[in-house]
Amino acid sequence: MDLVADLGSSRPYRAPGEPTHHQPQRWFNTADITVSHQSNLLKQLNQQRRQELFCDCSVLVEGQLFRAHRNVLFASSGYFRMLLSQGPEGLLDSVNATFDVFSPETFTVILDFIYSGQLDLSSHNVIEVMSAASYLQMNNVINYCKNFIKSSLDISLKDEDTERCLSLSETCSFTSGIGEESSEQQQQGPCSVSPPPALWTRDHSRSQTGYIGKDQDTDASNLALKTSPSSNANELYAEVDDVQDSHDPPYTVPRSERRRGKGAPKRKTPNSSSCPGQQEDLDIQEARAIKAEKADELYATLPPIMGMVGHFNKDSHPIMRFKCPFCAHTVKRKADLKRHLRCHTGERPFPCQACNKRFTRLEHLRSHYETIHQASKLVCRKCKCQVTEETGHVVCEGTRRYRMCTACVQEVGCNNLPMESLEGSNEEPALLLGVDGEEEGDPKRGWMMTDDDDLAEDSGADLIIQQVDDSDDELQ
DNA sequence: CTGGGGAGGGGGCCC
DNA sequence: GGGGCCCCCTCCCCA
Repeated sequence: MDLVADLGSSRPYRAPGEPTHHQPQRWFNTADITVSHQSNLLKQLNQQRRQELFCDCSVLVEGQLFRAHRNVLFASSGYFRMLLSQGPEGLLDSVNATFDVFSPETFTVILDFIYSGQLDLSSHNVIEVMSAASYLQMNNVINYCKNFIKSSLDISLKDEDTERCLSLSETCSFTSGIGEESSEQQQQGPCSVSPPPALWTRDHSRSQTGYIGKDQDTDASNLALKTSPSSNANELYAEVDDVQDSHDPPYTVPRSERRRGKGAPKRKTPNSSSCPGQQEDLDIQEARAIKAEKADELYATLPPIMGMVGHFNKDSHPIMRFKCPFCAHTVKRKADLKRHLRCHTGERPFPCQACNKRFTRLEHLRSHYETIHQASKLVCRKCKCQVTEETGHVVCEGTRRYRMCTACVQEVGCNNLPMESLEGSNEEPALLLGVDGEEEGDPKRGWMMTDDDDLAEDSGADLIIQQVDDSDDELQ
């Protein structure tokens, strides 16, 4: 009997004793056998689970007990694989897992998927299912969820319709192909949703830790990861920015795409906008409000705890790490996860008051401001020599500022560099004052701007040399 | 074409 | 938990 050897082959299989000709209608395809067999096997296992036959594993989810088969869980979930293979010896005899990080309903969806290949996703449960799948390290489920979300958001049509509905679509069901369940390599799955043609999320490929793609993510997966639910907020940022002005590109596109090329047209500043009508301002504010709302909604839908047992310490106690629901990255601290999540959500809460550029972290904003707008480096821009606060003349180029030594200033020639009168030149109203001209209450935040601020982008305007008393410019 | 430097972004970890 | 520092990496510009 060479049935086994023939499995997987697409050519028709002829049973032993079968006439070799004249009865073609009795030939059948081994692929059909495989599918049928797997389907029956899965059905049998599912039946056994429902009847609690041969169940050797108990899973407690928020007090609700689920019975299942250890080998099935092992084959389906990286988490259970780790639990079964790395746990203390005693665990192997009687498996009991307890979860409080997702609901019984969510685990029901997961378990049903494991035993049936049917993933019952809806707009209400997709985030939690994805988070649970992430926790349980079920990459195929994660991918189905991502595809579900992507298809719901229709993000590939980013530029086509800014009025499109951002809400997730109605309930639908993703079906796993039989036999794909245990395949970690299964990234796209049988669902019909295809990834968008263009990526517009931030480039993670240069992440030094390489957390994406380490254990589970192929390139295709990376694409999906980057366009996971966070895309919602991400897109909102991009949308608003597109509306806002062309000079400030979406914060979520790869920098390679954002950077101005040599021959690229000069950016438009908000002030020089061709039609900065009042209605447009209102639209921008409205879009911002929607953006904030949607981002809040996104965060609100995230489960409160996204933890995972990374490994066991020498006392066989699990070490808790926080796992990003959107990628394979784990961190020790929840605060670090929160910070990390910004790279998925596109959230940039720290805008530069001087140039409107936004940053994910305060320290990046500070660094940017000090480098670009404050000329904090005591180095001559031209000859790279060290200068002091006395010898280093500050050159203003739009909102950019840098220092030049006396020699270089003379070499360039003051006539070529519009010079601001030293008297009263120390102040930098646009940078240190609020938009309404009032001084910021918190000098620490003096270089930050609110979302309502509408300051000119660095326009590369006239160069200005000024003697600056840095003590006045100190931010903190 | 290539290497250096600037700028930005992200992770780990300390306070 | 937030702020901040350090380090590293990547991208881009420019000589």
